Amino acid sequence: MTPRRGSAPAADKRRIILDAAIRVFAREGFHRCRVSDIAREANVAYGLVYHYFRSKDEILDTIFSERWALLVETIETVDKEDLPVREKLHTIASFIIDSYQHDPDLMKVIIVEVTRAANTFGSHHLDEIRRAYEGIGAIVAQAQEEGTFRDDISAPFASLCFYGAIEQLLSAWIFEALAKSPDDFEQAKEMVVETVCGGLELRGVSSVANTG
Amino acid sequence: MTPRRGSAPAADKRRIILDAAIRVFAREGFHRCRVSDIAREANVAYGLVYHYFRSKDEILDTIFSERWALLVETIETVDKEDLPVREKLHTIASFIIDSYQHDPDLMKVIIVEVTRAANTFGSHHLDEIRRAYEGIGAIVAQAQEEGTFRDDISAPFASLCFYGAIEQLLSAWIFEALAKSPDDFEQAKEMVVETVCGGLELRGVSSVANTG
Amino acid sequence: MTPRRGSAPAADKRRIILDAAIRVFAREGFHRCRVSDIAREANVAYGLVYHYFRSKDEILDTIFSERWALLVETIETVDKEDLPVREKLHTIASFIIDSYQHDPDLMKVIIVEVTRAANTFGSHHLDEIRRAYEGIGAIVAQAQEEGTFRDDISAPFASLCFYGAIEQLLSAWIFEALAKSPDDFEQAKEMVVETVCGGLELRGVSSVANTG
Amino acid sequence: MTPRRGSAPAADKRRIILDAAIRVFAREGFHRCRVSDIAREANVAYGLVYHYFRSKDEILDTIFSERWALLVETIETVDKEDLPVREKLHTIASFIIDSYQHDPDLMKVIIVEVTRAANTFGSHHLDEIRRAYEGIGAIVAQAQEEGTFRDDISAPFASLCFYGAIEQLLSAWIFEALAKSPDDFEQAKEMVVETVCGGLELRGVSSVANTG
DNA sequence: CATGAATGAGACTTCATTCAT
DNA sequence: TATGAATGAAGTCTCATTCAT
Repeated sequence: MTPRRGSAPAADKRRIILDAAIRVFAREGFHRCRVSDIAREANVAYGLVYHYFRSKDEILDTIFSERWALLVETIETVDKEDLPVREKLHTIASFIIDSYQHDPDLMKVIIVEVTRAANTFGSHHLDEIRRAYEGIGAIVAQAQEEGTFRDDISAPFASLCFYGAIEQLLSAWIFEALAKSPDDFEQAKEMVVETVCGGLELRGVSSVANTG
Repeated sequence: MTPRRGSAPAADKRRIILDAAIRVFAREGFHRCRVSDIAREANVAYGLVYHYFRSKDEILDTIFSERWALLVETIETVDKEDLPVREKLHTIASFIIDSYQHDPDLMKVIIVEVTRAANTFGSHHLDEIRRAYEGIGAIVAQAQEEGTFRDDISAPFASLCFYGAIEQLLSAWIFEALAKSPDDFEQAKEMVVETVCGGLELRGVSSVANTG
Repeated sequence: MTPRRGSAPAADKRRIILDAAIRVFAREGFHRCRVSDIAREANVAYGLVYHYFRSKDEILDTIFSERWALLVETIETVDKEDLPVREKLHTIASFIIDSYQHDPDLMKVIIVEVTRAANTFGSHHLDEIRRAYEGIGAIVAQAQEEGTFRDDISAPFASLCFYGAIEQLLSAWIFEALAKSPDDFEQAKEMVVETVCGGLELRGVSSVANTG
Repeated sequence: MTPRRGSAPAADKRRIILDAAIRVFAREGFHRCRVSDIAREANVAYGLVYHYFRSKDEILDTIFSERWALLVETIETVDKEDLPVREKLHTIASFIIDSYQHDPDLMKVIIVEVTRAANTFGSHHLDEIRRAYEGIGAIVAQAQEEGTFRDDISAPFASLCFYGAIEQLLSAWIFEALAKSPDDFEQAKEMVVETVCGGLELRGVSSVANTG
């Protein structure tokens, strides 16, 4: 269940290069690093990178698409299941936050270099990114139909808020580069769901419960 | 009250260059554009850019800091006022969204090239960015003390969610490059506040009310 | 008698610029410094430099020619006088070394940026430089005719050695940037003349005398 | 024994670039020439220059250090040998003058762009330059101890005169760009040694002798 | 005389990509 | 597959010089 970037059999040079690229992109940023940095990090010859990938761009594209597909899959799977909406959203938040926990470099690259890079890679992957939003939106819409969620806030908008909150959270972790305990991650999942679903204001009868 | 980037007297070349840079950065992205693009857009000689700015980086730094200071000021001012928390948050959301409405290029640059660029400019402006978060956090914390907001969701976290939701919203607008009506912007403000404060779940008595 | 660069009446901006240029060229080198450095050092407006000089090159040309003319004059004057050859050479060595003592910056610029810059300014002033060599050569030639100097070492060659020894000495001072006492300068004059005239080898009857 | 810059096997591009740089630096001067001039002269692509050298500066540094090390080695070797001081100095003069004879471009670059460039490269190589002076100084000092040389002229000073005379000689050749016959070079060696050791003044008994 | 903003050619350096082995 | 030398386009920054006031 834990999302994890596949660790390759020692001889799969393509995988080795990809993993090295993740580390290098995370450490130095896509624009700052050179292809030779990737080769060195991967301990392969310079030219081999171009044997497996047409260009530097293609490496990042591959890294993103590989992982993002899993997120979309998770969202679409959860959408079909018969679960309370809070649990569905919790599963999605879990997937993203667990991904960060298990491979922060990968998530850093995905968020910083693609998802948030409207001028460059973001626009190349717009359709993929949109699919994730739409999946979340569908979950919200269904909850609205079922009468669980209010319908005066549009589903696409709610989807943006939900995903935006998570991404901002990860973003803060990335920026600050703080080490976090497993508990921090669990709490974060709860809190995102709780904030967006339950809201920050007090209610007459609190539905806030066992979020430990 | 409407936030607007100062339109310069015709002879202030520094301002002209800055405004041209905003357009160029927004259109082509900081990394893709060349300094000569800025000079051409500003109708000035190449060298003049370097007469006023030490480097291409400094131009972006200036653009960001100039505008971000206004946001921080707005947040800190609103923090001191005696208003319901919803109205405070609404003012902040308004400031950001109005900024986008009046000068989408400027906000695009700020968000895409700085705020979300953890590897490059984001980290240079971490302190400034943090000040905004902390200001919002202070507003939330006060509401918690007053008993208006629940206190099982930490103020810093709530701050991230709130700001993250807005930024994601703008981000979507930026990505999709959709024209929006004035009404869309007003609705967006309400919805952000409503989502984060009121939550998506239905309540016995809806508190959606006087946010105009 | 002491050679000294004329200190100008406060209002002679041209002189002020020239003196500032000497300091800047000495400190940073001709190629490394900018015209604006000269203007700042002189406390005058940027453009004024170009009011008095056609180009940066012309400033250095002026500095050099002004001073070098004095050296040539000294050499040619001394050549005509009726003095022992050692005293003539001593006067020349004195002129150069005193020049350095009184205005090291000026001599540094002349030597480093012109006299030794075969690829750039040196070649522009070849005739002036040659005139100095020839003057010294004439003094040597006369001593050869008079039977004071041996004639198996050609006068032009001897001239090179003599001037080369002095320049190398100044060069060492310039490179090492050591502070020297007045005595050091006096000794240096004696030693140059002594080495070139008397030679390093011991003679049956030493003619070396009171060189303290 | 003749000092000669190594002519490379056709495929050693690094050597080819270095040799091309020597020609270009000699012809146009370090500051005037562009890196592209070097590349063109070497018949290699622009970028290859930077494949082998970090910067234009590093090329000159390499050229200098490579050659200067040989001079220092020669001086230090000769210092240890059991020879009359005149022969030692003759060997050193020979090395330098032969170097010029066999590769005038190389020596021009070394002298004009490094050894005499107190403001730029000279200061980067001060230690190397000093080692040469000190080596010569040691030879002089030993002759003083042995009673061959007078000791009222300090060894370091004598060293400066000796090296200065040679450099000035080469400098004149460089400036005037005259073609010289092999005999001229041989004579020059004798004369430098003779001037500095024997002096210009006539002696009762000439010691000019077996320096052939 | 004096000012300093404006100009724009030019140079270094970087680095993605190709290619011969 | 694997290597790393070779290529060359592109971009930033510098700075001497000009010019309008």
